[in-house]
Amino acid sequence: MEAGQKRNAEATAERILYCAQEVFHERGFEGATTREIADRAGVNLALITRYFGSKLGLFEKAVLPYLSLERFLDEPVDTLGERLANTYVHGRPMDRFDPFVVLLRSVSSPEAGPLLVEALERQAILPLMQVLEGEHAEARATLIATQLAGLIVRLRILNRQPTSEDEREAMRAALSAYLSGLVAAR
Amino acid sequence: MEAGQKRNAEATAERILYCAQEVFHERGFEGATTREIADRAGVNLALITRYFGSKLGLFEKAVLPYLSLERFLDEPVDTLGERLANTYVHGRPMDRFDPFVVLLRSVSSPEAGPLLVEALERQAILPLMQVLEGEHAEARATLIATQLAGLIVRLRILNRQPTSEDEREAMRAALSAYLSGLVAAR
DNA sequence: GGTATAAGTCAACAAGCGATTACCCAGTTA
DNA sequence: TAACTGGGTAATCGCTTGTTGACTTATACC
Repeated sequence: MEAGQKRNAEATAERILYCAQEVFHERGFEGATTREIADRAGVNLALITRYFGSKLGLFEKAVLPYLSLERFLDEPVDTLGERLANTYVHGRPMDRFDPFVVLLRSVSSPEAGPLLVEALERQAILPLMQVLEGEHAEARATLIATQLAGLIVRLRILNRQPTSEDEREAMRAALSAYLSGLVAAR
Repeated sequence: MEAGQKRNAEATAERILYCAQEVFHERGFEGATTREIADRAGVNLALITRYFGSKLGLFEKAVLPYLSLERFLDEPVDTLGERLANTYVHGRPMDRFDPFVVLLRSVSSPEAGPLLVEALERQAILPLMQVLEGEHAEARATLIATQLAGLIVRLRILNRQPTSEDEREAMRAALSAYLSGLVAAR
């Protein structure tokens, strides 16, 4: 605890959550250590257990609620493909905390994996399916989600960016056409 | 060492490699333990260090050489899209050892990650780019690779299969059209 | 101002990890 | 048969991890 700081359990828990998001983002569930989270939050290690029960409990509060496509699905569906393409190819990466990066970095953990799968399905895939009208909504939603997942792996986790703006724009255009086609198909 | 077994360093190293592939496939680089590999191979723990120097050395021999798309790229390119779609949507999963599953499960490891990125680029992405003639080969290769990566995550790692054969076939058809379009584009 | 209680600290635990060391033994060679 | 050598083993080291329980300190209330 820093000198001059008033004691405030709520603010402390908030700081732990905030830093946990960063560390989980950088290292995934297994790679993250409670010590690093506590250090970064300037907080005693034991407070994590006290406030969140366990590392997994902290993970649930810090990551699971954000696995959603909400911000894409509440605008008109006919521009969905373009918006997704723009965001994931052009858009600034969410450097501090991208819940989908955490997902892909934690998916093989025996503890966190099942929780992630369940949350992803309920908060992202099903809502996406529901806005896709017409036939084979499941297949189309799956292709949209998997194309985006693969792009996140390459652009954000492997950190392999296109070698030129020309290539990047070609990628964005092809992706936008593909996703829009999947969104519009009946 | 099992009774009645002749001593044979080469065969022992081979058995370690074989079991290492399984364990790395199931748990990724960090999740795998040298003890489990040794146990499964029926071999003393110390032999891993002796034969491969370290866990990372074992990983290099067991996984890196197989990160290639060779078997897809040496047949005529005009059927590439269809073959990739068939393999990854319909095809039997490679249950025992799929190097791309290992890749996606190990990519965030500070030790194994960089090796994987380098090997993937050299053995899979670049060769793929080279068979794609015409403009924007890099962008097209990236989209092909990332769509496949995402599908592997969903079908093989999250193990979420389509709910019906109808959906699966729709997925395969849409994917085949997409990939073939990316392969053929000039 | 004294005190109850919430907030925060400290030191340690048990378990699991990769790696190492000193040792044993089977099979070949002399 | 005696010595050598390469293959295999057992025990353990040093370290990191998540978690715990007993302890201290600050703050709000009477």
